[in-house]
Amino acid sequence: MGLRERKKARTRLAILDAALDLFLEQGYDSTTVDQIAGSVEISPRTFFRYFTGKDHLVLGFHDQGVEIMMDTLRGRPTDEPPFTSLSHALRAVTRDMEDSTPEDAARFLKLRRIFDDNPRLVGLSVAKVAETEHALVREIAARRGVDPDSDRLSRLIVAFAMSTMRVGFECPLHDVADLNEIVRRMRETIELAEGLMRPDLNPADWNPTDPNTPDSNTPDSNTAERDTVDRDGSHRDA
Amino acid sequence: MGLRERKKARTRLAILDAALDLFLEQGYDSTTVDQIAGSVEISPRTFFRYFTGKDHLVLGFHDQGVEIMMDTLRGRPTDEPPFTSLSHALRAVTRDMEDSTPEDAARFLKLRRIFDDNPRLVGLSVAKVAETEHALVREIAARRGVDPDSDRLSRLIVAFAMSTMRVGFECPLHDVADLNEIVRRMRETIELAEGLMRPDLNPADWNPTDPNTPDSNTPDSNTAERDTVDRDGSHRDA
DNA sequence: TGTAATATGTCACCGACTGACATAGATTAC
DNA sequence: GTAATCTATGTCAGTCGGTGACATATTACA
Repeated sequence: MGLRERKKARTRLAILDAALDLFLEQGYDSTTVDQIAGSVEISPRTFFRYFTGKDHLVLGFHDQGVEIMMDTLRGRPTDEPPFTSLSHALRAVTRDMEDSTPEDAARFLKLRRIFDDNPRLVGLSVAKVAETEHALVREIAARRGVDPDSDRLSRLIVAFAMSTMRVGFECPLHDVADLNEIVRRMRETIELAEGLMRPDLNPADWNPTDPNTPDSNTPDSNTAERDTVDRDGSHRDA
Repeated sequence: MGLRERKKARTRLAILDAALDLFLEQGYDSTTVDQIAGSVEISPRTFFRYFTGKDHLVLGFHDQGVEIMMDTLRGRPTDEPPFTSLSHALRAVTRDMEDSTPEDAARFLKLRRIFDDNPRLVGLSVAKVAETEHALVREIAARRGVDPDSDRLSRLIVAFAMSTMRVGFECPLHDVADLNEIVRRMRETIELAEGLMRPDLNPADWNPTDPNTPDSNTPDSNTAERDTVDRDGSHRDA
């Protein structure tokens, strides 16, 4: 990696850290791009060459998450119920959080506190999620052998999974400075979501136009499999 | 209603209609507030006294929807499973759409086409949903007798319900100019979502810390009840 | 060292949005 | 009907986020 690349990476992080600190000190809305640029001795114009906008500073983490989910998804067996695959993908994200460097962990905690102070950011966050969701829908639809554009079941399942992640993230904490607690909460939320879904239902062979079909599903050994899945939080599958 | 009120209502609708038409003609982003204001002979400053911003024009419908959902929710029996209550609330919104005046129906169809052309608006829409969601969470949590802030199950269920609505709204149509088809799609999506959830599970008596509890639930007569619920789309309960 | 690639800064600009103030119109009291 | 009041609107100036264009400084490579 050349000098150029390294310097770029360094200033990028400098901007990010300066911004997060400013957001914590004086709030997201009250902090201007000029301030951020000024505090890292950078022209405001340059700021926009590193980040597409102020939101990018605070929403950038999400791209990484989706990437991890996509990788995990591709590694899961095709005959697995879609929501189970997505649960694994979500857990992979939490594992990545655990394995992050101390610097990234600190950034994440700051981010979390910033989100707490600015509910509007949660909205922005889900907006970004909704726009990125399509990649996941395509993947899920492909596994189920259906058309990603017209199939609503795939969209629903993905939307549920992403909602789960959001609820897990924004849920109130006792100690906001503990990354492990955040991770634990997220995993609990994922389990909660799994508990809400029909465990015996593989939507691949469910025909919504005929309401009787799902009832014929047998609550077979899937339950046992789900239990083992629930407990292997430390297992890597990506 | 005095002359003042009437005039205000009239200009408000004039602004809205002019804006929707402009959005359709030249796109949402390419349309400026000055243009909208100009086309209704209004000062740009006045525009912002009627609408909080450009998004308000396109996201305003949502407030009405949440209001209907809240009213419906309050009319549902307390012992009903939360997602069932929310399904009814969602259906109430679709019924309201059906019963809307021809003018409102036309506006809604325009809106739908605008959303199709500008995927970013879908993001903005869910952002607004996420910010409004809290009222619904509080209602659901109150019915379940739990703390709205700490209880994740209530949040999850509400998030799922709102996701359902979004998926139903944005799903591709054969005829974008037919409000009935949109309504039909939404109801199908609601049914789909209901099929994804455990029908026999009332989360009120499910303890997530003990994974064995939900398995002990019996798939009893609830299933039958759900079927009748699925078909009374034309029944008013608000 | 010289040259091409690229990162940065400067400047001018647009569009969304807001506060302050003046004015024109509608409402009410008398 | 007129005066006094309330409020809706317009004007103006200004802030902030964001972008294109162009010049310049820095790095990479031969």
